[in-house]
Amino acid sequence: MLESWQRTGMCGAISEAQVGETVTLNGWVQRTRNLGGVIFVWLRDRAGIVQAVFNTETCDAETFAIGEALRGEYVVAVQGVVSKRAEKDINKEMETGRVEIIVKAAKLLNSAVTPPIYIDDNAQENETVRLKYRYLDLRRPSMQKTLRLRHQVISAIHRHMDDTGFTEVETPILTKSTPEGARDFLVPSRLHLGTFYALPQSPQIYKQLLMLAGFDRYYQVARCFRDEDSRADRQPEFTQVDVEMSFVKPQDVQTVIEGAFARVFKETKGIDLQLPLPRMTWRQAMDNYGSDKPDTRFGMQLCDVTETVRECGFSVFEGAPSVRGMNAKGGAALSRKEIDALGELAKTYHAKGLAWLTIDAEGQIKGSFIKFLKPKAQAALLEKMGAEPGDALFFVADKADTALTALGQVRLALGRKFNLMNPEQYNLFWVTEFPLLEWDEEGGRFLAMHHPFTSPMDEDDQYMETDPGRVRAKAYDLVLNGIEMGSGSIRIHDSALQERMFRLLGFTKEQAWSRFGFLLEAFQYGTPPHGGFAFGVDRLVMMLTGKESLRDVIAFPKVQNASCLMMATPSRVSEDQLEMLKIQSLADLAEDGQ
RNA sequence: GGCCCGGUAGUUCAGUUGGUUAGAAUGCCAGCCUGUCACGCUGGAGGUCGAGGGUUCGAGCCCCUUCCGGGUCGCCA
Repeated sequence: MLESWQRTGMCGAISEAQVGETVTLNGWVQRTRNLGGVIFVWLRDRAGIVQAVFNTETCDAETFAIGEALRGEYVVAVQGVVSKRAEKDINKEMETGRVEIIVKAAKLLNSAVTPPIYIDDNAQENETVRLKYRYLDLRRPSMQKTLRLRHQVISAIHRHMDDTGFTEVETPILTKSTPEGARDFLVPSRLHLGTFYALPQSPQIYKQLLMLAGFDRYYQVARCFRDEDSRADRQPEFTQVDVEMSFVKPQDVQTVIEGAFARVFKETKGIDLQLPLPRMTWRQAMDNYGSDKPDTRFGMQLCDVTETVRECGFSVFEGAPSVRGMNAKGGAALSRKEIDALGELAKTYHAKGLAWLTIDAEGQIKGSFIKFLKPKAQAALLEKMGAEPGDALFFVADKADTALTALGQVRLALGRKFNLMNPEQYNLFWVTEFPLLEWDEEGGRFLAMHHPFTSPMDEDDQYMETDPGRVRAKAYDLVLNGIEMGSGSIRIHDSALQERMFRLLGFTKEQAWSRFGFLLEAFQYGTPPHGGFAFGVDRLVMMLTGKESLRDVIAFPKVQNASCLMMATPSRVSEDQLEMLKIQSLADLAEDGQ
């Protein structure tokens, strides 16, 4: 069909150097301006936009008629001469604005119905409409650019892993349901009625088996699935770079991952990351920032004032297990309404309240609990927190973790309010020495913070039985500007240690074998010490492009309730399909009165 | 599952205390126009006010239910 209309170059790449050349271009009509005897047509392809001119004086009537009939998003081929625009006609906003194509001939390759959205980065369509017509939305230059960048990120990772001796191995999508963790997506088996495959939440088990199998250095750009509620930064299916290595300590894994990130940042942003990346222990992160994934682009660190307020006169503080404070520099400018809103925010993170003090420019102090506070305690508090006129001090009294988390969220809210996060700055660093276990109030037992195969730190082995909550793990997260990019750990390869771990988690040997038997059996056959890491590609691209939602960096994303607006998935299937799988249809269930 | 915000023309939105025929911009269609670049001018078409129920003489507006989209807590080893 194209024949002689095959393009000779890209619309967006036409340059002044080509003036005088005859070119053929293929593309979509971005916009037309018909002035009567002359028609300006913006022609768009993935490289950009160039102006084509249909003029009764420079083309025949038949060609001009084609120009007259063009509408938005029509697909067209034009043949013409690249021509320099007159000085007064130059469009400085346009990459190709110094030239235009004087059309000699044109061919309509396809027409289009009026699109529901205008293909332009400045268009402000509702995301629902954009997602329903995603194939049109993807024509927008910013989407093209984002998916191109995504490709470059993955390409850089592949090359880094290849250069450092890793082998990519594909693992099954149809796999086994895991007893712990997020909800699985299930796939019914036709050949084994009543049984189900599960889509992988991660290739965790497989990659450990690959270490057992002697691959030594494995990685995979793996699709993962979790049947949980979505968020701006959480999709039910996502892509992660999954890595596992044998005979390594945490630093060895971190070095490989850092190298991949450095390559990505260099190639996509021209940024040189300083390696090795900084490290911060989990305890430091929690105590100073109230988060295990702190945004360190601004200060306002938290401090422990539990002892300072021990006998301060304010009974809420005196009776609390822990009191944490934060000095919001310049926060005295906050209105009472804004302070109350911060209090509400703190409450959503289970703080009972947010106590505050402000010090105005004259040094006068106001606050929610000032009337209870003994003068001596007030002075001690101000000194401890380095308070100066113009500052606001915030406090949460509660269990340490609750107080820290709530205050950490208040810190982030203030950081946003005062524009303290520089979007051009990338603070990438490791958070290390995570606790091995976390106490589950509801279940009244310890749960593995990472997963049950995570190795404790050697120096904490002694507390495994006596003080399990104190045991730190060889687990590490990579954090970028307050977002968790990924996490990893050194795994347990010693069966005696693994049994102690299961005991801590409250599993009998029988329970452990019934849940993880497959892996435990395999581990008997000479398991090398091993560890690994996994990080989210979607989140990384989101950070690199400054987008606020994963939906903006995934070609065909799902919305909050895990449906796809474009394909209208999930969807009903035919009764025949259900019958084949012996799955009762909803209609049958209704008949049965359920 | 809880809480918060939203849903009016193809699109982005306005719509007063509940009051006659629901508006604007843009897009779309037609006509005019030879240097536009958000072209301009003239005219036109375009609405299940998300859906259902209720209150009322009267509902886009008030009440109830429900659906859809977003944010968030829970959840996400």
